[in-house]
Amino acid sequence: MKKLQLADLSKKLGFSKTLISMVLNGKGNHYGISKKSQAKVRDAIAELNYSPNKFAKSLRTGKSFFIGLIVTDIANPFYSTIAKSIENVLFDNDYNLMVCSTEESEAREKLLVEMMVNQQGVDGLIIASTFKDASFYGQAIFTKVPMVFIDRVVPQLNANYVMVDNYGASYEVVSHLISQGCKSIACFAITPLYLSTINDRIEGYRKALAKKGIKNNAGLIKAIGFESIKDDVERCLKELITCEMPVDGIFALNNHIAVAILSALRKRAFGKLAHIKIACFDDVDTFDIVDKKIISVRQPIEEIGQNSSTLLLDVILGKQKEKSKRVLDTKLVVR
Amino acid sequence: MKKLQLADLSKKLGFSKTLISMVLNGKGNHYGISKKSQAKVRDAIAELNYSPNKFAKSLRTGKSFFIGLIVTDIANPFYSTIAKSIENVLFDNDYNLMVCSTEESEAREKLLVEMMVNQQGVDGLIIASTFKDASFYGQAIFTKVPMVFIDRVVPQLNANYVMVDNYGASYEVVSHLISQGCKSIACFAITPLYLSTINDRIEGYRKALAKKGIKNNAGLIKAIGFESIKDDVERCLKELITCEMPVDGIFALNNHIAVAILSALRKRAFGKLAHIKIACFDDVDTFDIVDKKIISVRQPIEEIGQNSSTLLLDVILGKQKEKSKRVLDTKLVVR
DNA sequence: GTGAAAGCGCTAACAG
DNA sequence: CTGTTAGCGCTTTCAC
Repeated sequence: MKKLQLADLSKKLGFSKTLISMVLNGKGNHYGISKKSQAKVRDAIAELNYSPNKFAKSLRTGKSFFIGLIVTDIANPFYSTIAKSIENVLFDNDYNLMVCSTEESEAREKLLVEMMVNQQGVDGLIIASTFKDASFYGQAIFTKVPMVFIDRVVPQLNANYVMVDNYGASYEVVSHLISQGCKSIACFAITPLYLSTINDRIEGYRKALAKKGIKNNAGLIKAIGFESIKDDVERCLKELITCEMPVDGIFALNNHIAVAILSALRKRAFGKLAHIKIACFDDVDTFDIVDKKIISVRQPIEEIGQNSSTLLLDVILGKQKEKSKRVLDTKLVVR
Repeated sequence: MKKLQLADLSKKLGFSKTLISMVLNGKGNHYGISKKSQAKVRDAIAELNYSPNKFAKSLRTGKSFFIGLIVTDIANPFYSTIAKSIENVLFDNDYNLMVCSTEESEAREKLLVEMMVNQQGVDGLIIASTFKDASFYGQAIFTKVPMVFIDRVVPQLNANYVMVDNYGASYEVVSHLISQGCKSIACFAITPLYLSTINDRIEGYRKALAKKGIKNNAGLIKAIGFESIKDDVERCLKELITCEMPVDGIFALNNHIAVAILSALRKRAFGKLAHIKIACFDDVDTFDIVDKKIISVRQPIEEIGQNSSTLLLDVILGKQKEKSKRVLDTKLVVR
């Protein structure tokens, strides 16, 4: 069974390919094709279940109806949930989604972006970038295809952004810890530390401490490796135990770190830390079923997906000309 | 900056488009093109950073180098982890991934498959199908494009499969519950109940009870709605409390259900069930940080992704002619 | 060893 | 209102 194509339809219906193509693309009225002819064409298409060859169409129009999504790790629930809500928006608009993970590597991100733009010809790109500066996105590639950056800011890059106020939310949650009586709060940050999200969260943490006159002990900020979360968390917890100043609170800069802390605290070795208070940037279901009362910052994940994809489509359709920066609200979750 | 194309290269190098195309596609030796010319072409390509237009190429060859992945819900960690491992395999083989979620709807699955095959022209498809029979996949569409089914069997459909032994693993984990002293075990199944995975898990549960001579009380098998897990779990737990026969174990047929149970058990209303034993099909990190010692079945998620994608590529490349059914090993996790 | 030329199936000027 | 026609950029047969 060979695939039906325009020429076949043309023969069968006695209309030219042009006419059929016009109707197909919803331009029937625009070109003033009679209602009768339009109906005839539409019926035939429905009956014969015809669908145009996408390659030919893309070759001709230069549009692929594909959107690329590039994130650190699609297996991370934060990103996969964003992916899902993007997918839903795109589906309704007849676009498709192509997803790739960078594993927090600038080199791989570069490869992926170039692949998607130069080879796959995506019509637009949504990116949670790992880049520490604008060296790459400042180049020609940036102008070839509409892009929306999510979650993280690429320093110096004037672009479309959809994100949350990492600084403000951190300030709020750490202030809450302090109001709960914490006098000495550690901060467990995920690497790479240069990410705007991490930077801002650390700044919020610092500011909250300073505001309350708590001496900002730089030694309490710990770097947790992206690839070695569990080990690093345990090592840092040990350091906290042996350090002179007793710590009574920890601010985990993402969900993986908080989970690793909870896991470690179950070991006898960390008994001393049993009553420590824990706050976390990101909120996950797990926090609802553990005894520890985690204080968390909930990001509007669905909205990030929706906003970024509708914004991108607007840019593609030319509805949105200037660069847009949307900052969405977070929610403090106290248990 | 217009995109570089074959004709430009041809002019610059003084070679015909034919020759360049041949070298590009690794057929230089096959066509007996001199080493010198080949080197020249390759150097130019690298230097000018040329990459062929994918639409034109696909139009000409009929291949898209896209693989479609269709799952119930890409936000479910089980599927997103599979997606990631598939993505890695495909990346190494210069294929790309297109992901869609069906939301457990047969209609949407049909739509997605047809869209991917007829409109997007994917070269292959990996599917965790929601279909309860072979009515759809038995049709013409099935022969158009290579497909590999994962996780679930489509009844009556002779196809490529990569999955685990749901029956055996359930039998094992329920037997373990019994050996731990459970005398009356409930089973919380996720809908739709007709899914092969669910069916097989229930069968394994039944068989384990029967083998140990435990009377199989059909009333202990509860259906939990895919869309209303939390509510349904609470309702069913209440039923268990008020039922005459005291229940001392629950077998949750997926991770979401187990988490919902853990969540409910934290409420005072369910105090009576505090010492109930819980087993779960699927293993998640959360189980490591809750007090309850969950017994679980761990599926080889990465392997499912790897096996399905390599199998699919083999089918596409013609290396694998007969239908293949791979059953991977699960692991009983006792805490 | 290399090149000319014929399409792949579609869209959109342009012409009537 | 409808049809003719010229490509989009690539691959591949065939000819030299």
